[in-house]
Amino acid sequence: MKPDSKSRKAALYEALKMGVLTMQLRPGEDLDETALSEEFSLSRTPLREVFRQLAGEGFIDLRENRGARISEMSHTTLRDFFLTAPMIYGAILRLAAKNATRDQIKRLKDAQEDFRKVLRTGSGDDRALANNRFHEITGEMADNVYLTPSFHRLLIDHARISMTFYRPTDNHMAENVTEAADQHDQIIAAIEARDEARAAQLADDHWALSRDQIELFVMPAGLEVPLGDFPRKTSA
Amino acid sequence: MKPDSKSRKAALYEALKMGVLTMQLRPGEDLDETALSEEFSLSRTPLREVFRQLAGEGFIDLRENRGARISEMSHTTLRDFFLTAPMIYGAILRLAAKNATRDQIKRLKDAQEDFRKVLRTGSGDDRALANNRFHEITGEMADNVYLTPSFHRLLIDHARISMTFYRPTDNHMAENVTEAADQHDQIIAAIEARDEARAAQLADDHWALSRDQIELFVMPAGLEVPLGDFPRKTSA
DNA sequence: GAAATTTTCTCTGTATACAAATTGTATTTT
DNA sequence: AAAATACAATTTGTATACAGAGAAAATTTC
Repeated sequence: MKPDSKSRKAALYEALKMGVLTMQLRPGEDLDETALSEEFSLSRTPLREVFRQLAGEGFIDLRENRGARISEMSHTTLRDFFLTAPMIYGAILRLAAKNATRDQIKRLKDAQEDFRKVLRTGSGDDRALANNRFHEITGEMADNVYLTPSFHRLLIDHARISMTFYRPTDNHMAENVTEAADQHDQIIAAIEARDEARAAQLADDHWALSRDQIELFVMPAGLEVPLGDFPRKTSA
Repeated sequence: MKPDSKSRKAALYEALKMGVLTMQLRPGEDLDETALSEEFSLSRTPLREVFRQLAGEGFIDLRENRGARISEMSHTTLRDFFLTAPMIYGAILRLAAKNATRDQIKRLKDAQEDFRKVLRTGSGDDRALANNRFHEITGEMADNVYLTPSFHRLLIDHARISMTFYRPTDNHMAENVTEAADQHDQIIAAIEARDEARAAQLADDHWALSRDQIELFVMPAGLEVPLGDFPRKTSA
């Protein structure tokens, strides 16, 4: 245990990051400088530096003279996300297959093992975080400064979207998650085989699955309407 | 003239940004907190906040206990840049054609007018900055939080690469710049016509031109190979 | 004289105190 | 009573002072 300022600052950084990814800190929520500085035994100076960094990485928004807020999820978020993610993630996995080092592949396998373990034993938060770590490593493998910032921004909302649209009670969804884990294995295999085209293809598949999961949420169960038409709203 | 702290902070931010883009601040160069805080009449507290923000945007690198440096341009920069830029910029222009507002189109035209003016009268720095502003606006038009961070990172190095590989004395290069300005006009036209496919195509063309310019620099003058074929690399 | 260790100095990181701005509340005015 | 204004309280932004880490210089040791 090292309660020195360096680790306290790092702890704050990590805690906020985790809080955002798991939606424990909700989009739009205000951050109280004083409260946080007391909680982490830090003065406001280093705290504000952490805020600025998190803002640069897309976790929070900073408004002049008006404090910090968790990054918003607007009504365009989902659309923009699924419009952009396949392209970026395809490129990331392509480059990962090209550039991954032995050590990185080992760490990716470890992350995947951890992900599978968490699927059985862990909470929803743990699942989202383990999945996030897996993808973080693929981003590291790609090793391209121009793709990394957008990829990180995507991973933030990927975690948050998953947290929003996942119901562990739903059978279909549980199956989807198992399939996602299988896809992770295939991704590892493609990277290890340096098969760029396959890696890019798997990126597409992975997002398609994610989209399916959300559609399950938006259109649940079907309700088994007995006879005749079930009237639908014509104006939203 | 408002020498209040708010504008001083903004001035520091702008000055550093411009310095990086024009290469007046060289990659790898150290930044002296004390010197800068005196120059801009700011204490180190807000100055360090600006540092962290600039680091988040990719202008500078922050090293623990070791001060700030201008972002490096490594030997992989050029390769990574031309690998990534066409994809990102293609997507940006596609979305720009889709989403641009009347007002944004007007501002893009103004920026282009300014760019052409600067081509005639301005310095190399002015040229790079005017070009940067033009592209910044296209990024704004695209209005996609997931693409923007990478696009901005690309624009930083685009400016720096241009500053590095441009020689105003070289006739071919001067022609290339004129052609770039023509392409800007075509980009505006495509956006205004909402022609997404054409906009994406123009993005490719724009980078192809940029690549040509650099090849002119790396392989100067052509050497007038007298007979037979000039061998070109087969694997790239 | 060269290497290693200690000491000094410079620069980075943090805390506290203060100034400015924003928000909420109370009072006044119509 | 509703609107507007003035005032108070909370919160954000900045400056300065101090503590700690790294780098450089000087001394010691072999």
